[in-house]
Amino acid sequence: MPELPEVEVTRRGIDPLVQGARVLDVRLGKPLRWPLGRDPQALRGLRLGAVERRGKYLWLPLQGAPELPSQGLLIHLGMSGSVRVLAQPEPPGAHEHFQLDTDRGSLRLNDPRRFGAVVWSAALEAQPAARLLARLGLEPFDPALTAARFHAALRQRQTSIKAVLLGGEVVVGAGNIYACEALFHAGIDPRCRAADLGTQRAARLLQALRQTLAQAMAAGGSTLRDFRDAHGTNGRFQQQAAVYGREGEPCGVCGTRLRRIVQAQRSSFFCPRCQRR
DNA sequence: CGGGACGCCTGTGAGC
DNA sequence: TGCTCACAGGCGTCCC
Repeated sequence: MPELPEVEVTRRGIDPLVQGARVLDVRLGKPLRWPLGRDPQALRGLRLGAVERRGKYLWLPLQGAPELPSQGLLIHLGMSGSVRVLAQPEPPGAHEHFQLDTDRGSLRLNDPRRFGAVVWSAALEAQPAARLLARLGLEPFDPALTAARFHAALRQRQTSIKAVLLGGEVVVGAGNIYACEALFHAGIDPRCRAADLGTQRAARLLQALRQTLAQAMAAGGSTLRDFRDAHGTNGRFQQQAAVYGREGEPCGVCGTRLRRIVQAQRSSFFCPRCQRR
């Protein structure tokens, strides 16, 4: 579920309440994808810093332990995770598997499928966080990601452009929804080999990706089922999706019936007329 | 090494 | 109505 826009919407939502808060208690529910990696009680008394994001990961710095000045929690929302800030105490639901109680309110992770994770790390650059982040590509809005650099990276890849976008080793942030949408807006068939894209089409794809992600963030992300922002509100981007989940519907540009194919066990939605190989 | 399939886990909706 | 099955936003690991 949560792709970069949803994670960034979450980051912005929780940051004002989290930043500067002191941890009073940590509560764990059912196991997530990976263990926390530390006695949760050891986090008591530490102070939370400004929330950061890397790809689809959130990083909550924890300050106050002199021997570990840069430690923190790396959070991934998996397929069905969302993080909420609780203004008032609420009884935990069935899928709430991590809760951080602070002097300014509680932070709670809801994740029915439990593909998400909360991992303690000595630093963002230290294990175990570094290992999880090691293969990530550039941030989509990083100015260092020029059209030329993007094109050069694509030329190295022999697989489909859709798989490259999903892989996140060239550029992070796109999951299935936004990869489909960006390819539609760039007029590129998802089956097109990444290495075959020319300079112009690569530049157009990068621009389409940025625009798609920016519009999704402005709409509060996409809520297909589970995603909620820090205050429990649904995203609205799914209503403006041009192709995702619209198999059989007419293309909004040319009227051709939109198609769905499967690539790497994932659905790809596209317009067979507007998107060329 | 790159590329692709698998599996983690639960919920939902379609079809019978 | 109730059951079974396919499928769902991610990604680390394994195998070829």
